[in-house]
Amino acid sequence: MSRNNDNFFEDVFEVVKLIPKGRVSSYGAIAEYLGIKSGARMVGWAMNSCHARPDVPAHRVVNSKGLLTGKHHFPTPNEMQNRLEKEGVKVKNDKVADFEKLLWLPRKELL
DNA sequence: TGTTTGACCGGTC
DNA sequence: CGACCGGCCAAAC
Repeated sequence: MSRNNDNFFEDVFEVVKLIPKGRVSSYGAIAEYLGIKSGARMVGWAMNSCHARPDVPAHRVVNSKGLLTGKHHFPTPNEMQNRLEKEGVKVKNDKVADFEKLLWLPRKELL
């Protein structure tokens, strides 16, 4: 991905956009890929602006435990889970099933 | 300029 | 298992 973006958000969005359909990623993984180790907060915060980025599948981004922590920030909490299941990702009790399998690590996949 | 707050993370109690 | 703490970095107030 290109780091020509001066905006911190853009970098996050770039990675999130690269998440394949039917897969999920975690804030920590993205943060680490971007170089900010414990900057998972920044990722989450950056995602706060994702409402203006329809290209950014925020629903594919969950926390390290696979929990849909960000669902409360969607227009409707139901939408995040609904979208995931629509893409083939099964969600159980607000958490991603087989999270470890579906977890998409940019550092590993794009290496 | 300093404090508060986050869609987090890991560890501890 | 739930609550708390420190860390990390950036924006909002």
